[in-house]
Amino acid sequence: MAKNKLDLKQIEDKWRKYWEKEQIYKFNSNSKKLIYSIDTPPPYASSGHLHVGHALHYTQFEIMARVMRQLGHEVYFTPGFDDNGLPTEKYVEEKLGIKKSKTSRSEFRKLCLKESQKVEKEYIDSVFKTLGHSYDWDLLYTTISSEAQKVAQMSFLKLVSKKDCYRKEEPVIWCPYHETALAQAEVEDLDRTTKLNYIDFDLVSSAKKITIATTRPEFLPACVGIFVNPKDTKNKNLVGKELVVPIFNQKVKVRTDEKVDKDFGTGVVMICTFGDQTDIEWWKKHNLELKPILNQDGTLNELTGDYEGLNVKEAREKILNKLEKEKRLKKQEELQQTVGACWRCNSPVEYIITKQWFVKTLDYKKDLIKRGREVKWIPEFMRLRFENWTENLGWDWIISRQRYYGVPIPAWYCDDCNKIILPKENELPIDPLEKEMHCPKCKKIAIPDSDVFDTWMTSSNSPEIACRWLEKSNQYKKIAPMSLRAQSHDIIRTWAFYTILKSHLLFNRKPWDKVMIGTYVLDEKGKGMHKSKGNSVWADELIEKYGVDAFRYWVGTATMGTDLPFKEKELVAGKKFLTKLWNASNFVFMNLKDYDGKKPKKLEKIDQWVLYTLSEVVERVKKSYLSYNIAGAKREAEWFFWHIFCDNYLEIVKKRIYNEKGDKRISAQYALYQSLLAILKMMSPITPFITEEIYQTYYKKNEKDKSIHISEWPEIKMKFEKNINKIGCNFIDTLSKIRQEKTKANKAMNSEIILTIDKGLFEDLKNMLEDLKSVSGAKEIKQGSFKVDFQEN
RNA sequence: GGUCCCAUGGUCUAGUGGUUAUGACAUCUCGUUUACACCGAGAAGAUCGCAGGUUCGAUCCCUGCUGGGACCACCA
Repeated sequence: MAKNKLDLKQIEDKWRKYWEKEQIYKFNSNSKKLIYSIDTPPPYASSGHLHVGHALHYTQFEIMARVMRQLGHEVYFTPGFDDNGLPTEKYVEEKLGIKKSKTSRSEFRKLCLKESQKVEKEYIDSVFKTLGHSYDWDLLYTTISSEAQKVAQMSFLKLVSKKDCYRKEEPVIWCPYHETALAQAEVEDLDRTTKLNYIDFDLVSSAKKITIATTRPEFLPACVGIFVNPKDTKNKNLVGKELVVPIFNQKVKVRTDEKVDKDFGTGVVMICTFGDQTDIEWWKKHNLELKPILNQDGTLNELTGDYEGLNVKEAREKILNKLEKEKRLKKQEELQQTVGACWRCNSPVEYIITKQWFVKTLDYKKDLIKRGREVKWIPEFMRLRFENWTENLGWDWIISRQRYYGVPIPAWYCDDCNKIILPKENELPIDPLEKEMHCPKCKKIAIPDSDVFDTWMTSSNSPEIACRWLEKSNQYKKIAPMSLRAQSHDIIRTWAFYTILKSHLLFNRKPWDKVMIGTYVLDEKGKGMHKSKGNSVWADELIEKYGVDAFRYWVGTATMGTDLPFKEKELVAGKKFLTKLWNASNFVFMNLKDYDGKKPKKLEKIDQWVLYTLSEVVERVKKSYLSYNIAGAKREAEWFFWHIFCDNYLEIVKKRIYNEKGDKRISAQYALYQSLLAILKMMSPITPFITEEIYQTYYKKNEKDKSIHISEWPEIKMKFEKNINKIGCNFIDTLSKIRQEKTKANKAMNSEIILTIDKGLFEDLKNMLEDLKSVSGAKEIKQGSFKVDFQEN
């Protein structure tokens, strides 16, 4: 028999093109089917290698899109790119060697747009299409598109009019490297060792010195308050007295606050504007003076005298030197410290007072938790992450960023009248820098806002952008709330949180029915993959080596919300599966050449049994898929394919199909045809290429669908005899016992035997004795206690 | 400090209030040429993390502990 070699590359290429040409995955808005819509995470397009983690994550919910399509839904599945915000800016600055501060905003934005479009095009081909993702490409969106900008600006106007969005001068978290405000969610912990410095302050009224411990001596010029714990007997006498700040000589009164830890340092703490979050809290609570000493780039300002222009680190050193000379630096201790850092550049954040826009969150904590409970979380425990975060929020959401590439904040300000001027809804999207606006009251030219929105301001409306809220409002109404949000757990506090917030404030409902938290990939040792650690694994290399379907097979082993250590072995297993499926299919169709798809008049018992088992498996697989248990579905389907279908059933019917004619042959052909088709369909969401190849090559002529991926979920429509399962299992058990005997006797599986079986069993297997003989090599079957006799030759 | 997740043969993993506790990889033995050596059959290998409790009965439910991971808070 001529070998039909499996050529994965050629298969992948062929069907990728076919799907696109035939628009297999196109969304039909006129369809009568139930819509299943997926709110997909728009990636930052970046060229270069594709990380396995990302490839897995994106493929995981893509499998669900295929499952839902097969289960009879009209699937609304949009690709998108998040090309708005800091990463793009940085990419452009680095790639083109320019500085945003030396380029005009509109010029810079044009460059960003051009660069991101280029990268996105590459990304679509090299990632999405390579992985066989079944998006409707006509639905592609980008977060910097004018439609997305319009959505973000519209949401802003609506929130402002509801008073859920306000502008205020506030101390905000600040990244001195990016020179922008940051949201609480953009801050990550940074562990480091620092020095705790014990510094002597003079008392105004006496010659006594008071020692205060601080990690940030550079903030001495900003010292506006000194606190002790009211229960601290040792420092009690200080309360109400005034201290002189070394070097800078301002006089500061000592007050009390319960939150002072009397055992830390000397039990005396200085408050500066602003060294950390406690400073802000106490500054507000005790109504202290404001002495901001930091510029936006993290250098010290004119209030620091000699230290003006130095950065924080330089100033710290210089001030410590001076204190040392003045003999005020009593001692220094090593201190393990965790500080907030910008999640993008890892610079420790500072706190600066500026005018910013905020969206209210603190007032809505309870409502948001309620909304979160209307959504089904997969897995369920991920909801707690959301609730935990929501309960612990300490700030309203700051949405303005001092960057260039992003959605402009559509507002102008009149300083004289202290008025905020907003555009009309029909003027959106708008860049206030490009439109002259006059104050409606004093007619003076208003100052345009030069800030942009936090990227989450746009992303939090991904359902609105994906479903075309403003462009196709009928379609939007039909789809929203969406069926599923797919994302990873690290952005529950941002993407999931802000989306629920926006949906609550704008539409007073949940944004989607379900949130599916995908799998997070670790390296073989169970540690997170990081570029800096050098333990990253690249999906493109694996695909080159094993093929896309084998890669997706590995994706199919992942459990939602659980970490998955990467195991190359799984890809080997995947490739083995593909080969096995390929070979089994070739065998089946070799023997189906004269078969026309008809049902036989009578089904042989063992054929009935295999179909019965299949019908059970099909139901279980469907159930697993519907509960987002892809790994479970795969396991079931594979178990049937490998162990029931290949190892047993094919062996059993082999000889019958070689030698018999008429109904006995047709019966086997029917069972083979149906079983394999169901196997292909069950596996098609996970391994779409090979299943399509086999479907197109063999089934297409009898089946109506032009792709297996838009065919219906398999259904075994027939009545089974009551005890068919019992009889079938008896058959398999007996076969297994015979094989055991053969192995014990070191005989070949096809060696001939005389078989003796129990009378009862003999009765049960009455109608299957021919099949039993052919598979076991029995020349004769006798009744009696179980025995296998080998024929001497 | 708070919350959550995980713990099953050498490795990974399924699963259940009563099972000879699933499967894969690895190991060992045997076999095979009319689908497949990217194969088949079989064997060995697990006190189901530790200690209590509930129960007639617990790997499974509860409590505590240990170890691993995550999220958050504090951090002068």
